[in-house]
Amino acid sequence: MTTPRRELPPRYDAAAVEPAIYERWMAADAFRPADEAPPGAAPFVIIQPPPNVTGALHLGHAARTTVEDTLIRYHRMRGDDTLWLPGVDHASIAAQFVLDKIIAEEGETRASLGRERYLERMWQYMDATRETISIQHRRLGASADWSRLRFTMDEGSARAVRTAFKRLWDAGLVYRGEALVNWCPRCLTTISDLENVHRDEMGTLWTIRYHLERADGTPDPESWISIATTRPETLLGDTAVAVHPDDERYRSLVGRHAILPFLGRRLPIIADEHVDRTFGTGAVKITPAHDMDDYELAKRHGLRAVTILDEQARINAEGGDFFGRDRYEAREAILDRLRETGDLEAEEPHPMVVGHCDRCGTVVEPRLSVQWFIRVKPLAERALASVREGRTRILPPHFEKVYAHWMENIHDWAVGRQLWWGHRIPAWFCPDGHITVSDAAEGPDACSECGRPSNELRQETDIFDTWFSSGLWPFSTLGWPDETDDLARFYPTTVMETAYDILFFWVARMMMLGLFCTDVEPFKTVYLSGMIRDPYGQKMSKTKGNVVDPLETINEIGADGMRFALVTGTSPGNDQRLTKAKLDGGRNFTNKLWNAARFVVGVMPEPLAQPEGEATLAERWIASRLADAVERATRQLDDLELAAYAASAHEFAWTDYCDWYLEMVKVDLRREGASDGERSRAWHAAEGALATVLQLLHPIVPFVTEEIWAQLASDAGAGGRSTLLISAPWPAVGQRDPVAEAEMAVLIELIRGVRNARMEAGAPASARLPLTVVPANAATRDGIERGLDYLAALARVGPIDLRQPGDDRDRPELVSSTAGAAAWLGGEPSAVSDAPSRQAANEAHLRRGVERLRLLLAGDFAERAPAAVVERERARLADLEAQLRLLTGG
RNA sequence: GGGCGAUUAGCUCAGCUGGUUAGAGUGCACGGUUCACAUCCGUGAGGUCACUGGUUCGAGUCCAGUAUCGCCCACCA
Repeated sequence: MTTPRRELPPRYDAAAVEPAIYERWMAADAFRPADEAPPGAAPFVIIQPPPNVTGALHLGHAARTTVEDTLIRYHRMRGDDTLWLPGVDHASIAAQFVLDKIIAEEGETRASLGRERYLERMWQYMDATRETISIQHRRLGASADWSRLRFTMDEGSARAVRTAFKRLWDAGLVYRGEALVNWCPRCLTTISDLENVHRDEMGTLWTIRYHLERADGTPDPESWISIATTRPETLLGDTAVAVHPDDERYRSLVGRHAILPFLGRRLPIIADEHVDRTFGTGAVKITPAHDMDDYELAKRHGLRAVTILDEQARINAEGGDFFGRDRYEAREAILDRLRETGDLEAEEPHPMVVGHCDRCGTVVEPRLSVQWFIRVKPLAERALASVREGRTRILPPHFEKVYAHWMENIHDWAVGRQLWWGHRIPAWFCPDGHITVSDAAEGPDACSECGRPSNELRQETDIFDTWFSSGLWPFSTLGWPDETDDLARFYPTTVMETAYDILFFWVARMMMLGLFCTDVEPFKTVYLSGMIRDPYGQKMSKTKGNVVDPLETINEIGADGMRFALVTGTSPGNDQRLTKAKLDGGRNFTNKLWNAARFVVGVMPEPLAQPEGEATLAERWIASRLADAVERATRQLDDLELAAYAASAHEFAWTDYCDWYLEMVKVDLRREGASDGERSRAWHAAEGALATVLQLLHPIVPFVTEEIWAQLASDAGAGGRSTLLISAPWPAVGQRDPVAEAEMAVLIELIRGVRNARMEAGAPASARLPLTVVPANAATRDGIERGLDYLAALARVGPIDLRQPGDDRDRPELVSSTAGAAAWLGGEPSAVSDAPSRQAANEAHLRRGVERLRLLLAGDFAERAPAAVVERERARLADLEAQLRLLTGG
């Protein structure tokens, strides 16, 4: 039987090949779990953190997808019952922000369209972006089960949202009440504390005189109390002035009244411990409706709250002359007027912290309104206990402390949003003010308290914070609240991989809601990825123009190369700087694999015969190294040490397999007088080892390994491996061969030593130099003898005079010494100069080592350290001593 | 004002429960047209593991403190 010699294309064109491979996987339905769980298989489930529908794929998604895909591919190969469920988040506030901008270009606004048409427009937009996001993930190689693609606005999610909210309501964990909440005057909605991001800014502290009230109720031009404020425009809403009760300066004023400028409102001067005497003038204006502190204080003192800003932060009708002005215009106008009246006493720069809307950057305005809240304390306690007691662990572990701190100091969650795009809160008001919460899709039949029919009820117009539906994600995607087969089979999930910046937003909410709804932790491990930064450590952002587009990168270097770059050199919870050099490194690796395969396929012997003969040293060695590599990779992937896995698998493939083994295979394949059977055996070994390397690397570089696998499978040599690599089993850990490894270690050291010596001597690279080798002992000699051809080829030496141990007569000049053997390199005097210094340097180095170890072993170390450690040092000493004897002929 | 993290080769980063001579990639220097790969091969130089103390036979690793950078949380106008 003859097999025609085959050849792989000289260049691997990732951009062209990868999509075709993905099609192959899709066609084979390779991403879907089996219809039923294989008996005895452990579930391994990742519910994908849903990217926002608004965003194109960025490097953060790419990095996370790579981690998830690597894990899922590994577990799929392991034969686990794997499910990777992908999804998309509707991101209500972010989506509206984006859509508002789009319709603005069309000359429309939210108001001009109206709720219904606006939402229609949103769905159109969503349908397009959802598709884009899926396509982009596929280009990355994401082996998610696309047949289960979910969306947080689909009916499954909607039902979960209604059910969860109803249960929270029934459990008394929901309330509706007036509160001062964060309001974005641009997005026109409440936002949560988390979405209110604080930034340090330089503001101004103004000192303003409030004149005291005279007996006749008019302001006294001669007496006043000076207050300090950073927000003079809010004085229109002042209802008091507060001082510290122990402040001597103001004691006599407490109980009197000041008159508010412009509006003439009477402001009681009150005492409260909360006032900081050392700040400003020690007297503070109280604006309950526009300041969180003042609101609390006002509640204690029963003060009135006057709202003076409308929803767009313009002065409302309460503001007298300033009506209709923007808050900052009003500020200037008020300051001007105070200057005119001489009541602006001072102004000085003042560093302060200002809250901004996470989405649009607008300065957030505290706003008094009626809101829905979830009482999260009881939920947080359970979520905290789960992590404390180890039922869910967070990687890296120090984030458990961050998580705990947040859970311990959690505030009630203002869960309503005055937006349109999202799940409407399933609460209905009746004319008598009763509230009915219903989990039915069509709403309640009647008021739950007075029985008024549904046509008299009015549904709440607020929608839920996006994160409420996201918080139900791990189980709403599996059919909850129904007790579906999927839920039983795949819940709780295994790994929740996401970026640390949404630990509170999302992970915390999933923990709380998951425990509340399902009584079990929604995942076993939280794997927190870091952020991708530019080469200078800056966050990537469109405005900075330093964004690397993953799709462009994929088109340039292939998804595999990018995946590899995104995983190596990272650790959970730590940001990484991504450089061109790193991406190129990933690309080079796929190139290396391709070329190794090209070589293996290209050197298939003709004819390919029945293998015969004993395994060579190289074959035994690579089998043993492979066993080690598989064992390591398995452990690292089990431990979620992805970077370590990628690095060690890379090193094995490049160094052990390509640099050493393939070079030796060349010797075996081209050995004079070898039979067809022997050559075929050597080739099968190389091809088989390559196949294992592909299995080992498939999780991280799936495309190139799949493509090579296909090429191998179409060879006669690879019978029985015709299935797709994605569905192939994870390699079993093979047998180690300590003898082969030891012998090869000596040989490798010898080859390195000789190469080094040649370089130092300046011998021409092409020159074949005679070599004299004196092994340390008979066993070592056997090993070297077995590898004599490798030594000759890889060190470019010959003839080789392999002597008996101890025989160092008439040796040449240039020396290399290793643990197993000393070698003397001969040749033309011009080719090998500088020999004596090399001999001396080697000797000196060995003597230093011997001395150091003798000293160590003479001290306390020998008595106090564990026996195994001491033994290891003793062995090292013996080794060095033997080398020294070998070198000096002593 | 609290809390967390980082500080290891020129650069980007690994280094698990303390145990050989601290590693990788990249960059650098030198040498390579040997039939897989120059996106490559070979050889080499480069580190007081931020600093100061402590625990230990032994510390990059554990403890305390200091410095610099970064992040998170926080209702001082």
